[in-house]
Amino acid sequence: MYKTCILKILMYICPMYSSELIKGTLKTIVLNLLRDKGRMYGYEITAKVKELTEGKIQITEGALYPTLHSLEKNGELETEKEFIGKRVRKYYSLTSQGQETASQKVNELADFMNTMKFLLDLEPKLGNA
Amino acid sequence: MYKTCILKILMYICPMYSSELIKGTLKTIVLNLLRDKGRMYGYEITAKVKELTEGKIQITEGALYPTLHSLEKNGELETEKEFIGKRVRKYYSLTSQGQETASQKVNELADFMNTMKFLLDLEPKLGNA
DNA sequence: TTTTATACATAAGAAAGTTATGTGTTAATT
DNA sequence: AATTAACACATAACTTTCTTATGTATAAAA
Repeated sequence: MYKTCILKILMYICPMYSSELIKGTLKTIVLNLLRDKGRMYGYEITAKVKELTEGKIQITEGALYPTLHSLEKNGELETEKEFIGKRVRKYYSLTSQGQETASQKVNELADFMNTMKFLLDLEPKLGNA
Repeated sequence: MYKTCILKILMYICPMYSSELIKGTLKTIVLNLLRDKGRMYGYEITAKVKELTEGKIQITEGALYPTLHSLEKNGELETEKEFIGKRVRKYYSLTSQGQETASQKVNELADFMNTMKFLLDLEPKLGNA
């Protein structure tokens, strides 16, 4: 199979961010999307993120599903199953706790990105006066 | 000892970013600082980052030193030892390869942050037209 | 009919941190 | 004078969080 080779070519044409960068932002991305869309199922989340970022951020299923499960276990998300024909879909939505966490996480990330921009000299000044 | 308690109070007064966020940006921070300052030693790097970010980003030594060693091993950094009295300092500076890597990493992070801002609806539009 | 897309799940391994510990010097405090 | 804090390095055990690989199964397309 030429899968490996094809993937390399694709990566050259359509570069993705190195995975370290995505680490730590996954929960925030998921919570924010769910806040925006109301309810989504796992596969839909991966597709939406890929679409919105033009393929630059691709959430793998091995990363997404454990994250969803842990968020649910932690009381941030609740689920309902739906059958499309014989195929199961698991829809996730935010609990009220999840709403709060989503806001917190997004604010923290926004703040962090401002700090990073300042630290990396990407902005002339830290507009703080 | 009241260390734990004091730390909690400090965290409340002066909040730090959750560690997941810092993960993946450490190399970029270090490379960019060294590009800016020419040469620095480890302890100085932690102090400078803390100062520039008003305590919001605090690089631990357990994270920094392994990172410096791996960057050196990888040919991005070179070192010279200096003695201040009887105390050793290890100064790090970028190799020419390190210069290139620094630029790449900073560009990638800047790009990533733009994408994230768009994804999290923090900007009205992705100015792309 | 075989591949691709949809849709879930989990397990082994790697990466990159945290936390804890260790060594030793120098300055400040009590 | 003695102890604590700051300086300055290093490493090792552990945790978290992802990647990669694998597994199951349905539906649509080639």
